[in-house]
Amino acid sequence: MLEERRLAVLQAIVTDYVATHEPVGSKGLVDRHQLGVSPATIRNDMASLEEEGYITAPHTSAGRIPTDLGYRMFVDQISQVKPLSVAERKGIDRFLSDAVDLDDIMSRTLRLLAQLTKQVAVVQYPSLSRSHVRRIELIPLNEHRLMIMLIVDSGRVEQRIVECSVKINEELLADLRDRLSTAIADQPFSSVPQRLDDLEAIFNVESTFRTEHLPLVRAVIAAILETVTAKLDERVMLGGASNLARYNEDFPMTIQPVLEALEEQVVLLRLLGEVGTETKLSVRIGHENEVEGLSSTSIVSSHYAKESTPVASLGVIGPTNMDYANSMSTVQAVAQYVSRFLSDKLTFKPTNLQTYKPLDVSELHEYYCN
Amino acid sequence: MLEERRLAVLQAIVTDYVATHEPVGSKGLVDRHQLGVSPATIRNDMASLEEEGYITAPHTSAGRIPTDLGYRMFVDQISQVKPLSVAERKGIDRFLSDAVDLDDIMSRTLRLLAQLTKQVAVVQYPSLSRSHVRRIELIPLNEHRLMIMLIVDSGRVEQRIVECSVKINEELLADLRDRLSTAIADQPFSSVPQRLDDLEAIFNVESTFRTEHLPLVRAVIAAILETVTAKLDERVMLGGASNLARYNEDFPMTIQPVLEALEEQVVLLRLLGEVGTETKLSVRIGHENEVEGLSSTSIVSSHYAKESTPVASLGVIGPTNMDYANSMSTVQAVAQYVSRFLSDKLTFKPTNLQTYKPLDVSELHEYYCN
DNA sequence: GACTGGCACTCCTATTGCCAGAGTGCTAAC
DNA sequence: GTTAGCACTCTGGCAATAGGAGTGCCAGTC
Repeated sequence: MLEERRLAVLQAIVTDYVATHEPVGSKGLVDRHQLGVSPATIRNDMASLEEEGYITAPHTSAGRIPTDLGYRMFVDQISQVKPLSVAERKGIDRFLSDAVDLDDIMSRTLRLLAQLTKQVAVVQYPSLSRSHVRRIELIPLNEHRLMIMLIVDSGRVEQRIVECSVKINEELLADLRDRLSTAIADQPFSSVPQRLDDLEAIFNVESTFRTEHLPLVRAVIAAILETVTAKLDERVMLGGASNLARYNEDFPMTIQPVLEALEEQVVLLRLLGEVGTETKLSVRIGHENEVEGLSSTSIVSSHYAKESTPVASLGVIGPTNMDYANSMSTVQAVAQYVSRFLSDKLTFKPTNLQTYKPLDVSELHEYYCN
Repeated sequence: MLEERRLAVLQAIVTDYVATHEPVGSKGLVDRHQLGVSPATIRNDMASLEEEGYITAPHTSAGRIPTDLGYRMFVDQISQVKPLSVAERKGIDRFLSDAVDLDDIMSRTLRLLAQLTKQVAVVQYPSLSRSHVRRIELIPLNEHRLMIMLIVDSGRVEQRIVECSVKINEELLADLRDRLSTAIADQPFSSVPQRLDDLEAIFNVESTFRTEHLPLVRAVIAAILETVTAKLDERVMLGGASNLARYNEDFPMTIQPVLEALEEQVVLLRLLGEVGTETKLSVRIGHENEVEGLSSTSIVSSHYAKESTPVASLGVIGPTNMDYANSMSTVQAVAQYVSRFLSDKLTFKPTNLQTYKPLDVSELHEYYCN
């Protein structure tokens, strides 16, 4: 009874504050909400709530505003996210399904999130570490330079340019490509380093390649390894930064540190990455994210998946006094649609392609000579 | 004599205002600069300058600030850009030369510009319309879906997913790929639509492909066409937005429209694109760029080239009272280094690969008939 | 004719003092 | 446990004031 009303008061305070961005007092509360008690009673409740750390008063005679803890309580309470309207879902679906490739869907998702929530949107590309290589191409650029392309089942395409002193030989490349493909295609990324190591060892033992070609072979393997591991090439996109400016009034003069923090890809990745793998929707409020400069912002994020395996995250970032209900349901819905799109339209099934079957060099020769 | 000093006064005003961001008065001017005359004389000069529209007074008894016209005069005066120090050039060179692919160099350039000028940086990817296709790959994803990859000599890689009702046949794809390559590889992008049209016509007349495969062939050609023309797939990157926030004081409360305008890729492209092709370094000041919302910003931009052919632009955007001298020399230097990098390291020379030897259309006929 | 010093004038900015309003905490009563 | 009343506190806005910075103009000088 008592507990219950105090909770209602907290919810009312959060709701009002999010709507008006001004401290809310006892009188206004009973006016706008059907609480069935007088302002004085509310004042008592507010005193308790303040003592417990859920709300705070900016100064003696202003109303109260929620603390991070208050928002947390509020968010936990609405964890059963209200679904979007049919029209909204339809709009999302239509907008996303026009995408023609991974870049396209990522940028569309970004714009969608920013527009629907009126906040800053963040979208992470499907993580390499949870993907499989589907295809390797080695493309000669000129005599001493070639481009490696890794095509990943999530739709990502990683390129990298390699230089080597040895003169590049087209047949050699084709051969090498096929051997690499055989070794790592359709394998999880995590196992790629080991497999490449093994492959190189085999080359050494069996003298697969002529000695003068070895530097080239090694350079290629090293470059792939670097792309796969050292670089840990996670990509993040940021959009809707202009939405931050609207909240000028709330952050007192401090958009800059926020923008700065957001421009640090590493920081963003950490924020998105910190989501536990089990729970899909995550909300971190104010000081809950320890990143300096983002202590007055909240982050609503969610994994998205490809065929039920989570591959990366997306979300929105806004002031702590944002509309959590709306942000949460939007992020969740968008994540669902992105997941569906990835699974339905961007599948790179390991079809039994002849090219992946190991060829011997003689066949290759014919292939490229007619 | 008279003219000369007035010019010196204008330069002094611009310099001081850029440094302090506060209206500058006659007394301060003679204090800080060796003008050799008294404040009263300066006042007369300032009155003339104001009459001619180079400076203006925010209110009766503040100092003067330059108008857009004043900045223009100032900029034209320093058109012989002062070179960067050796250390600076060295730093740029080292930072850029570590790049491993086009994406990498673009993002490094972006960060470099933002850091060196402390402004918002904009970098445009090499334009497709001034490039050549170097290679085409058709990669089957599953039975009814394939990915087209266009590898362009500027280092860009364009992907696109195509669906078709016909079951995808690996041999067919290889054949189609070779025919497409022959037709459009190493040709300027502008000629690609015509060549694809011709190719399709030949296919139709000569029944190169079996009837049931035609939908697939047509879909692929249409998709390439779309990528090349309709989409006009220009890409722009924006960075260093936090630098805008520092100028809070100057833009009275109006960072938002600027941010919004900058998020419109179309707008950015128009701004960068408007640079005449002859002159390398371009400065547009305040109202000179007609984009709504950017009327109190200036844009310093430059082409960058690949093997002496300009392929795209890069630049910085800041408040009209920015440090023009520094921005101009930095933009120019960075553009030079990017050009050099593109020409030296990202060359996709048309190596004499048998499969990709360019043919002209008349030859095509013979070629496909044996 | 170009430059200078002086003076009156204008307008902004910062400071101060004041008042009304909003909101609270406390106490006594229901 | 709830309510009404009351004294108290703090902010935000408004007006009035003083100070300062800078200008324009005029008369005088080289």
